[in-house]
Amino acid sequence: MLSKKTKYGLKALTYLAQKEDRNPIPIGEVAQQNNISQKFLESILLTLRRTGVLSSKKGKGGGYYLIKEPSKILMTDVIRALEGPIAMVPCVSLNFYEKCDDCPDEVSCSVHKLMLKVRDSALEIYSSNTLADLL
Amino acid sequence: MLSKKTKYGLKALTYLAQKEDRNPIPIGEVAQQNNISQKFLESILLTLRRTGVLSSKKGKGGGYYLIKEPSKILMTDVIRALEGPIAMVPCVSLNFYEKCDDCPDEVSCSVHKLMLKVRDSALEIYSSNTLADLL
DNA sequence: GTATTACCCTATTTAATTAGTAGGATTTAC
DNA sequence: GTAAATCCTACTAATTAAATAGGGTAATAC
Repeated sequence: MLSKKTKYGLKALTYLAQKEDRNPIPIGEVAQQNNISQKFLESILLTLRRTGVLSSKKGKGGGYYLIKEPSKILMTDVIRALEGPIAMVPCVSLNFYEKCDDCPDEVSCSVHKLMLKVRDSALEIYSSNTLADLL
Repeated sequence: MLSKKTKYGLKALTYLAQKEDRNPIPIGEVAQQNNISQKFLESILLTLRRTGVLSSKKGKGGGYYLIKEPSKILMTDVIRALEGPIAMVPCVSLNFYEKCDDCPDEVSCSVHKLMLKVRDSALEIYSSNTLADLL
């Protein structure tokens, strides 16, 4: 299940991308227009800023704005930053790999085998879609 | 993230499928051989029985056994029974559809649009893989 | 320079879900 | 009858997600 964090993050990014200009948009506006708790959204946008997807301007007239073209913002990056691993089990994760403690042999593990295919298909979608594709 | 329930269920099914014959195998054996809590596995196998994937025999010499050829057991059915919806958001789920309460218009929703693609790719994998493919 | 705006950050609380446990009832083989 | 096994309900513990609280800090308009 997709977390609200990711869902809200995607909606916020979409909202910013839809604006013609790239002027800073205050969090409050984004939150209100998308039915998101403002405080919750704050932390989400902060994460996205650290990821390098958007930047912010403080003070009056400040807010958040994209620093890349929507067509350059890959879903892989957004999902990994907000949701975490794309893989459904750590033992098939590229960026968050971890060994299962209950599984003696990864190679012969049926779950591993299946989830590898699922990961690849998800990765195929996320890496071939950008923010521009969601508009 | 894949739940342990699903993970254990898949491992148990694999274990049963690997046996040459289709004699009942007691839960205890399946649990032990796969490092699964026996009590937890009980409820998982019960679910799979209700789904029609396997059957059980009570009493001494009893246990669980497959009632279909592994090549006839689709991953879509197993995943839906144990994990629930394949879709990552209810608004793109085929079998567990639900409207988002925060989203005014599904058609124009960017999250909806992306998750539709993700669902389709996952469905493609799950519906083209059977238990036999995991062995 | 000052007031205002809005980002920045940490900690806490609440709610929901998942994972696992407990205990007993029922069925069957021998 | 007894032992071995499934079946079933309810409860508890642990983890994670979601949201809230509250203040701190920086930048900007005027």
